[in-house]
Amino acid sequence: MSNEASYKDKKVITIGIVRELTGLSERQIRYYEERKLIFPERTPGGSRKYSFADIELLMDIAEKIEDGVQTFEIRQEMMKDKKKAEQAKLRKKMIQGQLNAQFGIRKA
Amino acid sequence: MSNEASYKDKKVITIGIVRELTGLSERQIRYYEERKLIFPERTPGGSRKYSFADIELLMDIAEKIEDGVQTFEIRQEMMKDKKKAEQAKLRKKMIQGQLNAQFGIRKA
DNA sequence: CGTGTAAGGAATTCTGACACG
DNA sequence: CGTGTAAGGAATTCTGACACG
Repeated sequence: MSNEASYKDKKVITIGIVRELTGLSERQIRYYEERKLIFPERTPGGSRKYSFADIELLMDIAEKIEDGVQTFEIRQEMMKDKKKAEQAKLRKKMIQGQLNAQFGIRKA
Repeated sequence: MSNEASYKDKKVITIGIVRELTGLSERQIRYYEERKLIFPERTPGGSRKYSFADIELLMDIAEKIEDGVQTFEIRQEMMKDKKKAEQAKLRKKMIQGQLNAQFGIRKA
């Protein structure tokens, strides 16, 4: 419950491999970053590093762009989704708090 | 049952990242390949590509080397393990065949 | 707006070899 | 045997800019 995403989210893939895996051009991949849709990490030397999750995200982005959606709209959607996910997490945490209050601490 | 290893086994990581993740030198990583302990793929340009599974394997190898085990011994162990895994798979397949023979084809 | 491209430079990776022990 | 290193070259990546539309 804290490790299963260890491979999917680790930023270890350079842009050339991402290009092969997604079929996008490096220009496109960098542009989506410029538009705040994707957030690669960097090596000490400055090379971008992506995760498998980033690759899937890039393919979603590319599909939307093909459908005529503009980058700022995609960003808005993503922020909305992110907010929803955070709220869901919060709700879950509150329910857990209720349970702990009523039935005692089960975690330790 | 055919996709959960999709991230772990995909060869997408360049040697510099592997160096960071394992703490090994590039010299060591390339040497273990020369000794047939590890089998990276290549980009069209010739750069090595490793998987997360390779990284874990490299760390196992490094540990054994520290313990004084020689590369050819490690290779022998690996071949033995590989053979065992294949036999286990075979047994599984034969049992499945027995089941199918007795209770009919359930797969389709 | 989203993408292609040429430009120049820097970081990355490659191989084969010498060294040590 | 396993590893470090300097050498020279090739592949990879980076940024900022011009172009088109």
